Amino acid sequence: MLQLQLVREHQNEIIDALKKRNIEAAPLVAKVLQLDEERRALQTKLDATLAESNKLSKEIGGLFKSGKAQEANLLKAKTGALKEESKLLGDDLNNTANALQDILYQIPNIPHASVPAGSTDADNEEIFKEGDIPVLIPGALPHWELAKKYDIIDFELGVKITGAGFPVYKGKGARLQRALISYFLDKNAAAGYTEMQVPHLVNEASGLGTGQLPDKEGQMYHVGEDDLYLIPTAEVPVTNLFRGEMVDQKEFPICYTAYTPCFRREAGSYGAHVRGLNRLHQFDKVEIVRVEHPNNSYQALDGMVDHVKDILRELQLPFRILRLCGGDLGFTAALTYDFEVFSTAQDRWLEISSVSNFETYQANRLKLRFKDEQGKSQLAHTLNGSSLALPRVLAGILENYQTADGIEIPEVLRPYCGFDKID
RNA sequence: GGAGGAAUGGCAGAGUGGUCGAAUGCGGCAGUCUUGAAAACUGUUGAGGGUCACACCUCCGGGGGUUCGAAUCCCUCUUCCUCCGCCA
Repeated sequence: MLQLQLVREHQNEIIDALKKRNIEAAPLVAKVLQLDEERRALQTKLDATLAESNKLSKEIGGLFKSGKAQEANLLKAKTGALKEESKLLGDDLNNTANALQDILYQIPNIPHASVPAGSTDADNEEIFKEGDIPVLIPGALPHWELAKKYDIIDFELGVKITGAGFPVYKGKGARLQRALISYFLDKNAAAGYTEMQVPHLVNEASGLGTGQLPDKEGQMYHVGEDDLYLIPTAEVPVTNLFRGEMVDQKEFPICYTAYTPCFRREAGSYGAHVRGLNRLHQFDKVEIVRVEHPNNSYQALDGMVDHVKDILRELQLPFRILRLCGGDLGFTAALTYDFEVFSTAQDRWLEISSVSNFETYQANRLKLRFKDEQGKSQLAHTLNGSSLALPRVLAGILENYQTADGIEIPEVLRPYCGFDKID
């Protein structure tokens, strides 16, 4: 959520910047300013009424003490009217404040200056590319065929147990997946991220804190009976650890990592691009989350990008980094870098990580603050990134490492797997 | 599941109807002392709204109520703690 003060002071810059998202924000911003003005007018009125009533109450107290009960009772009659008035004003104020918040919830984060204009993923800007695209054996297979051939992932079995998008990993497939999780967590820990285990269901306040709610309810599985949501990413529980917190700026940088399964309803997806592991309702992911001083957050973002790069280098997967254009940028992010691995057998790039700086957008909802040098409380910056999402990394490994007599395991994963080939 | 107790500022912890936005301690900040640091001492220090700045208003877990007046009394919800029972 944007800070109200920012909207008040920089409305034109905001409207301009949001054009990069292809959003005509002028009506929303105008509405915000109008409601804000109404709110302040009501607040002033209410404050005056309450001040008057407070003053009378004090007088009454004094009169009772000095035994002038009659005079006191006269004043009492006055306060009744004030009370009624303040009740009405309070209701109006609440309604206006709620309406204002509803509008603010509809305005996405302001894109960073470096975000390119554009409307679809075709407009994303490739800023880095590394790794050789392997030449595959004749008759190379996509991962869903390989999964069947080596009996390591069973999609039909998942359909029986749950439904489409819930695969069952078997034998070496399961082991490879667990190896990846351990490897990612170890890499993150070595880079200074503290490992956390967090709940996989969150309450409504957490969903609001990181921006999944309101509006994107449909993306999350909801457990109606207990009013809880299955997490779509560890970002939600991990970032919400800081909801309502006042952190000491000496604690910066705050770096956490967590492995969780992720649950996404992904309504409306279909077609060849969602085959196999490409798009699932349940998948595993190791996430990194940082809370930073505003002065350092972009440096931190670069550090996170370098960290993910490092992992992909070790896995020896060809990858590229995209700077997302305004149209493809997530609602709450100011700047996002997507990592994509080239899947040779599918002949396409697969998104395997997304690293973002949210600046104060999440922190404003979370009320995540720190005390600056002057002792004033300030909103912190939050960042997160996948490090990494499992299924497409798995797909990339299976497809790029296939040979005539089996799938090689990347060197770095062998100690974790306990085997060096799937055959 | 049963029976009790509790929720106050960054933290700990007083406060049972007006003089309480709230004692005290710790922490933070500024200063004195010191070559520097620590210790000690002095001052300062809750959050949000509002204002050019003041004034002023709101906030003592959430919501509602009683009262001229609520951190304080009542109802309700949530959470935590203790004891008992059950249990991976």
